[in-house]
Amino acid sequence: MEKALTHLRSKGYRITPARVALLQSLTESSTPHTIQELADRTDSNETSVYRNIELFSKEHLVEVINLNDSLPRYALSHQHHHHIACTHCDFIAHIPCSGTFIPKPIHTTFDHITSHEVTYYGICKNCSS
Amino acid sequence: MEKALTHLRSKGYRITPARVALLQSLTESSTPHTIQELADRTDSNETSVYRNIELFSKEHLVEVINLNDSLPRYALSHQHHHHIACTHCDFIAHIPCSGTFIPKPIHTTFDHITSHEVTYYGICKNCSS
DNA sequence: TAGCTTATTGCAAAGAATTTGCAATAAGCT
DNA sequence: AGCTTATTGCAAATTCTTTGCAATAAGCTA
Repeated sequence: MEKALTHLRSKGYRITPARVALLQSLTESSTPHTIQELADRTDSNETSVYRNIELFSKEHLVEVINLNDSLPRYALSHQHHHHIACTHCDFIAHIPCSGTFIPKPIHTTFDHITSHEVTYYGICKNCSS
Repeated sequence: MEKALTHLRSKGYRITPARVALLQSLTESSTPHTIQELADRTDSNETSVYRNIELFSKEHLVEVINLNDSLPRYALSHQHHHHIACTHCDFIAHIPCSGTFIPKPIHTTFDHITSHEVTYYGICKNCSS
């Protein structure tokens, strides 16, 4: 949080209540949220959330999570990881990336591979009980 | 293609020119397409494409490919596989899933894992030259 | 601290993608 | 050939996101 603010400041962006609230909300919640949810939680304008999330994203402060059949959700950027998402509720958990288990595929049509994403879908214990 | 038609017929869905054209278009193209592209290629109503893609998807005849910063794209369902997508152009290739390399993560909050997706991003040889 | 500059906000409106309603059409029966 | 009802095409509604612009306020400087 402080680190993020410092980063923003150092880049010349202003520290506004809306931005602080958004970072706070992202920090506090264990699950990624949609734009609407973030606007509700921070009690601020939806447009503003769009703009600040875009900024944070550009600055690599948040990651965008695009799952099937759902709006984009946003979470604070942490170290690279994968996701496991429940198909019954909104629960999304992080999974460490065991780099060695996922070989970079050698495909004749690609030179460089710059990133990868892995997502598992399943039923969380909460929903299956 | 014939198999898909038979499947649809067996489920009581009607075989219309729009559906045949859509399946044909999906069969012929090497790269997944957006709704708009499919509507153009099949010279049919966009709404109709939405509806038929939804149907095909429900019937597991097509897969939906959701990449970052792009509209959903659709392709015929094949055997389970992963994707590698070029971040400079629309090129998307298939990668076989080497099941053994991707261990089902044991996460305390999930009982069942029903599916997974892996996407690599990179620059295709075409774009890097 | 007061004043200045300019990034940021909030609102309204525009735009893009998708969904819905409904009358006209045409598949696939008999 | 005729009937039933799924499917189509069009227009309109909805949903999500972006843009324009005037009002506000963050962070300088004196």
